[in-house]
Amino acid sequence: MFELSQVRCFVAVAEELHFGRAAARLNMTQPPLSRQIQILERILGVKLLQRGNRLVRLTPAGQSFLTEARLILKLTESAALLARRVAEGKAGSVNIGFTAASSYSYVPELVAACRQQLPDVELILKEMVSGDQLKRLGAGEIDIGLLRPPIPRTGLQFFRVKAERMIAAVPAGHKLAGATTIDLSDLAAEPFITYAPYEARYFHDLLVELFSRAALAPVYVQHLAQIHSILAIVQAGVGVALVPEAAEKLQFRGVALRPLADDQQRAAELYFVWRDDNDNPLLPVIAAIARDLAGA
Amino acid sequence: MFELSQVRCFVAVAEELHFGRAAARLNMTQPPLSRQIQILERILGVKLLQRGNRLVRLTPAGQSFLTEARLILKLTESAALLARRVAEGKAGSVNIGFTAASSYSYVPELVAACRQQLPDVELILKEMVSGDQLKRLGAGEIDIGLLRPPIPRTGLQFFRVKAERMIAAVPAGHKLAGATTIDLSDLAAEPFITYAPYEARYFHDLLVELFSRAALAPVYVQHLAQIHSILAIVQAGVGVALVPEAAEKLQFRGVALRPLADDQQRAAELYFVWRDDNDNPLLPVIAAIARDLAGA
DNA sequence: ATGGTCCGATACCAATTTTGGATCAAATGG
DNA sequence: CCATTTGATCCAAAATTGGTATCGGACCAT
Repeated sequence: MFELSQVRCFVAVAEELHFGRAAARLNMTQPPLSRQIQILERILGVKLLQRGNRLVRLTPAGQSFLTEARLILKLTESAALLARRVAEGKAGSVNIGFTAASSYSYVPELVAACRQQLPDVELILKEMVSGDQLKRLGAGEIDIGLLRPPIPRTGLQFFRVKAERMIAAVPAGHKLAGATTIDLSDLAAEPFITYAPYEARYFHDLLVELFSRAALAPVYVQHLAQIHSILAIVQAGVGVALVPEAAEKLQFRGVALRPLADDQQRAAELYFVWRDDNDNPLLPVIAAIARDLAGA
Repeated sequence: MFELSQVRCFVAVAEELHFGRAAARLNMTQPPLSRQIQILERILGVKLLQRGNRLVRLTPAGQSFLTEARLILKLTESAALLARRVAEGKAGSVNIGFTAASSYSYVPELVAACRQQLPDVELILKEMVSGDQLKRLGAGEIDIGLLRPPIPRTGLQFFRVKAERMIAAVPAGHKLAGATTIDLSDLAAEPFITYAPYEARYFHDLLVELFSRAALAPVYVQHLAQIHSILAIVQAGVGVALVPEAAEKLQFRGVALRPLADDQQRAAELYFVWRDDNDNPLLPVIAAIARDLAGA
């Protein structure tokens, strides 16, 4: 097969229509240029140039090949450029896992910031629960996880990007909706909707801890995994619930969200996690963006 | 800049993820392969492969470059293939000039035959009068002319593809429309529509010769260049005319076309013309098709 | 632990290819 | 008809490429 140097030679000759000038442009002398063209023609099995004694013309095959040759050269350059940009972390793609809850409050800001600062970067977002994210991180199927504790120490790096309180969600017409804050004990007296112990283990455990510390034992009427499902059930008047602050972003009609009165609770945390041996050059760049966002 | 051989090396290694196997696939040994990859990486200024001691992985830049590399290789192959096809006269493009009249009868068949036998060939058709075609042939702006005599001998090759009689065109209701054939003298007695002496010089001269040989002198009521204009005027009842047989293809309503009774006329000829130094490989191929068509 | 094995990198050598100066051959133009 | 232009050819020198032998690190089985 032919080589790119031969393609460059051919393009130069085809553009100059003169071996001498083309050779000068290529910083070489005329004889090797002639030979390279001959070799190219032999490889292709096609005459590309019609050498008249006073003029060089392109044959139709040469004309056709010239078009393709220019394309090939352009493509090689852009391939090299792209590879460099990817290596610098200015282009490429990252797979990001995120929990459903983070899609309300943190993910949109992160995506917006990346879009702005890294316009050529493709973010591939995959919603999944924290446990799956850890598994996929280990398998290298996602580069970044946005997930809830606990995080095993095995080869993972992470930092916290969000810590939010849980706030009470009660039906709009409910008697507790009148106050600006709600006592945890009042809430625990109502029929309580909470998180599924497996799919939403983190929130489930968080609430269990919260109530047991306050020596309360609410009546659980429903287990659900998704915040919007919980809010929908609250809206329907089935009971009350505790949801992360991020739920305010949802603007759920018919549901009043009120902070808790005596707020000693441990915050619900969201972490930015990656494998420390992940060599995606975008990782440090996006981590920096994520950190900035978390600090603000 | 890098070379295609290096790209091929890289693709092989990226696909095998193993230098030894890749080298075998490339019919070479492992050390030079390693070196080529290193050179490629140095040229790009980017690490493409992560060499672990037991496994080779692609870096993100390598992943990106692999995609582009495959594209480049595919493009080079198709470029070579296309050049060969063009040289063989199986692909490419030809500029063809044709007269308005030939577009009724000969051009459609020629185009259809080319489409069928040379599906990848682009025919660029340009309607122009014979004189312009000769000029453009000289300038190399068209490869083929389909035109009327006279043809100068200067560096042109040609053969006849069509010789058609002139037939009478009379309004459908006209008294002459009743007969199956029409005498030239009867026609000459009617108001006569004929060809513009410049734009349609060939037909003009042909008719002048025809009438003068028959010692007739019709009354010309209108000069027109285009056959369909002439037929429209005939249809409107302005007069009668003589048009080439090809006019039958037009299926002009309200116009009766009748052959002449004593048909000693010189036929209207159409020629396939090209510059003998035109090196478009499609030329002999299309000329052969055109000749076949003319013979049939 | 430890020797064996796998795998890519390195060193060095031989063969091929490429390069560029000199020269040639053909054709144009004064 | 000769000077000039232009691509092709020849040849010696230089560079590149590919191969063999070997190294060094990591994993594995014993």
